[in-house]
Amino acid sequence: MIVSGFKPRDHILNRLIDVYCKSSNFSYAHQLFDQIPKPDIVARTTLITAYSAIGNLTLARKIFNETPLSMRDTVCYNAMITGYSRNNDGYASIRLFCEMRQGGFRPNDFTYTTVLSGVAQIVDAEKQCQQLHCAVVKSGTGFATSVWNALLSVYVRCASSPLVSSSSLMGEARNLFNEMPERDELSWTTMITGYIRNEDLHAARELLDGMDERMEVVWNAMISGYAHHNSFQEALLLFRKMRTEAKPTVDFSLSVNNTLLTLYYKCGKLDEARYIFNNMPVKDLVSWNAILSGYVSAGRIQEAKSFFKEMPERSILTWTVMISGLAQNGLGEEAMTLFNQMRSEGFEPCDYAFSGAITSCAALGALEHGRQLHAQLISLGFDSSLSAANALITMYARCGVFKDANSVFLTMPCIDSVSWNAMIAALAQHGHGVQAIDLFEQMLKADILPDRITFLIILSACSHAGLVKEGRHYFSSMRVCYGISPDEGHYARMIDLLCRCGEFTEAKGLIESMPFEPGGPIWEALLAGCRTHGNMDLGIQAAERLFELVPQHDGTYILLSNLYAAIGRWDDVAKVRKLMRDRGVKKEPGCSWIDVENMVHVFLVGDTEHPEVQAVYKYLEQLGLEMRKLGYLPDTKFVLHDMESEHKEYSLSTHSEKLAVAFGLMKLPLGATIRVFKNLRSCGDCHTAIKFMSRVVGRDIIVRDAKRFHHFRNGECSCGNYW
DNA sequence: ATAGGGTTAG
Repeated sequence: MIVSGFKPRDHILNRLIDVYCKSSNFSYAHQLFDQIPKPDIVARTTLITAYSAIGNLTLARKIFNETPLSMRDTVCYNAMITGYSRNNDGYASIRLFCEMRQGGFRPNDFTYTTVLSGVAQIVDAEKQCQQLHCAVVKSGTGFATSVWNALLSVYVRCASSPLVSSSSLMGEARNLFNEMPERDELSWTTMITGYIRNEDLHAARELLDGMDERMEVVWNAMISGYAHHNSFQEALLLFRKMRTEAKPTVDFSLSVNNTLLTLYYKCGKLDEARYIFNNMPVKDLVSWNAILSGYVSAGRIQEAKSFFKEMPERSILTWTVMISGLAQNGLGEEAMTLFNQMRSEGFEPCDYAFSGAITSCAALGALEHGRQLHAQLISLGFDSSLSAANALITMYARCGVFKDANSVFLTMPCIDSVSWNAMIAALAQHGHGVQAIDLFEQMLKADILPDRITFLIILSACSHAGLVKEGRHYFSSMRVCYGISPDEGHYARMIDLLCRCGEFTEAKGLIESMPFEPGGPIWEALLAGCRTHGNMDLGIQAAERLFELVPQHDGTYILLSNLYAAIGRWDDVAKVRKLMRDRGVKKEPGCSWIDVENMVHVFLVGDTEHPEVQAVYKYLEQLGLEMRKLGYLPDTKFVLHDMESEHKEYSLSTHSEKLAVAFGLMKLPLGATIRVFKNLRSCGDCHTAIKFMSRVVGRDIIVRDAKRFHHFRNGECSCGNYW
C-alpha cells in the first residue's frame, strides 16, 4: 500500500547514500546520487560531509552549489563550513558564514563552533574574532555555553600567537569571560590556562581565588601551570588545598569529561587523564579514542597496544591512531599488519589511515609497497589529501627517490608548513644543505610561517653544510622574528654546528647562556664535536656529564671508556668496564649498533696490546663476533668490520657516504648478504646508502632481514611483495 | 545529516 505523494524508493535511495559514505564507498555514493531524480537535503549534506572529510572540497562545493537556495538549511551550511575549517581554509569558512547570514539563514551553536575553529588558523584572526564576537552578542542569548567557550578559546589562542600583540587580547578575552551568560568548568580552565600561557601566573591565581565553586579541574589547570613554570612549592600547596576543598571531577557530563581527557593528555598529564577515564560513570568511543591517542602520543606504545585490544568497539579513527602510533615508534611491520587487518575487518581506510601505512613504508624503506599505496590513494580519490601527500613526500625522500618526493610536492592542490618542512628535510637528508636553505627562503617568501620543526631542520642543514654564519643568523631569528624560543633540540643542533667548525668557546658560552639545565642531547652534541676535533679534555667533561645523566644508555659506557682509552687513562677505562659488567650491559643484535662501532674506535686510538683492549676483544668474541679491521678512511676514522666471515654477513651503520666508500674499498664477495639491524632509526637512510653503493660498486646487492629481500641494482631497489 | 577523538615534518 502506497500513500499518495510518498515515494518509498526515493526515500530509500537517499538513505543509501549515507550507507555508502559510512563504508567509504564514495564513488558508489556519487553514482547513486546522480541517479536519484530529486536528492533530498539530507543526502546532499551527507555527501558534502563525506567529501569534506576526505579533503575533496571541489566536489563538496559542487554539490553545495547545485543545491537550490529554497532547499538549503542551516545544517547544510554547517557541513560546508566545517569542510573549510577542517581543511585549514579559515577565510573560505568565514566567507560562507557571511553568505549564509546574508541569505537569511540563522546560524546555530554548531555554526559558531565550527567557524571559530577555522578562524584560529588565520593571520587576522584577531579582527575576525571580534566580528564573530559581535555576531554572537547580537544574535541574542540563546547560545550554548560551548559557543562562548569556543569564542573564548580563540581569543586565548590568538593571544599566545607570536603574530599579534597579546596584552590587549587577554583583556578582550577577560571582558568576554565576564559578559558570558554562564560559565562552566571549561570556561574557567580556558581563561586560567590562557593567563598561564601568557606567563601571567598572578592573574591566573587571582581568577582562581575569585571562584565561587571550587572545581577540581580548574585547580588542576593552575597546578599544572605552576609546575610548568617550575613553581613546585606553590603547586604543592595548592594541591594540598585542593584535596580538602575542591569538588571532584568524576561527576561531570560525558562531553565535558571527554574534553578534559583530551586537555590532560595534551599537556602531558596522561596518568591524570587515565584516572578520570577510570572513574567516568559513562564512557563512549570518543573517551576510549582520547586515551588511546594519549598513550600513542606519549610514545607508551606497549600500553597503547593492550588498551587497543581491550576496546569494546573501534572506529576508523581508532585504527588510524594505532597504525600511525606503531609506525612512528619503529614498528613498521606491525603497523602494516594492522592496516591489513583493518581492511579485512571491513573498514575502508580513510586518508589518515593511509598516511600511517605510508609512514611505516618510509620506516621500513619499502619503496615498492609505498608506490602501491600511492596508486591506491589515487584510485580512491584521496590524492588531494594533505596528510597523505605529506606522508608520501617523506616516504619517497626516505627511500631515496627525491624526484618522486618533489613531484608530489609540486602537484599538491594545497600545501602547508608540514609539506614545506618535509621537502626541506628531504633536501637536507640528501646532503643538499644549501638547497635546503634556498627552499626555506622560498617558504618565507610564500608567507608560510616556519615553526619549531622547521628550525630544527634548518639548523641541521647548516650543520651538515658547515654554514656557521647562516646557522647563527637563523638561530637568533627564530625568537626575534617568529617568537619561537629555542628548545633543547635547537640548542643541541646549534652546539653541534659550532663544534663541527671548532668553535668550542662559543659552544661553551652558549651552553652557559641556556635558560635551562643542559641535558643529554646537549652533551652528546658537544661530545661528538670533541671527538672529530680530538678535543679530549672537553670531550671527557661532556662524556662524564652524559654518563651521570643517562647511565641507562649502553652507548654512554662505551663512549666514555673509549675517550679514556684515547688519552691512556686505563684505570678509568677499567672502572667503566666494571660498571658496565655489573649492570649487565650486553651486546646483542637488538642493541645499538653504534656501541660496537665505538668499541672498535678504541683499537684505533689506543694501544691494542693493552690488557683492557684485549678484554674488549674477548668481550666481543664472546658474542660471536670475530672482529677484523678491514680498512678505514684516515680522515674520518671510519671503520667497517665484517661479521663471521663464513656467514658472509656484513653490518651497516647509518653513515651513508662513509659507508658507501668503505664498501667500495672492501670488495664485497659475490652473494654476500647484508644484515640490516632492526633498531636502526631510519632504515630508509640505509637504503639510500646501499643504492648508492650498488651504483658505485657496479654489482647487485641483496639485503635480507627476517621477512623479506630487497634487491639493489644500479642505484635502484626492488622488493618482494610480502603483504 | 552538522561538533567532540585523529594525520603528515626532526
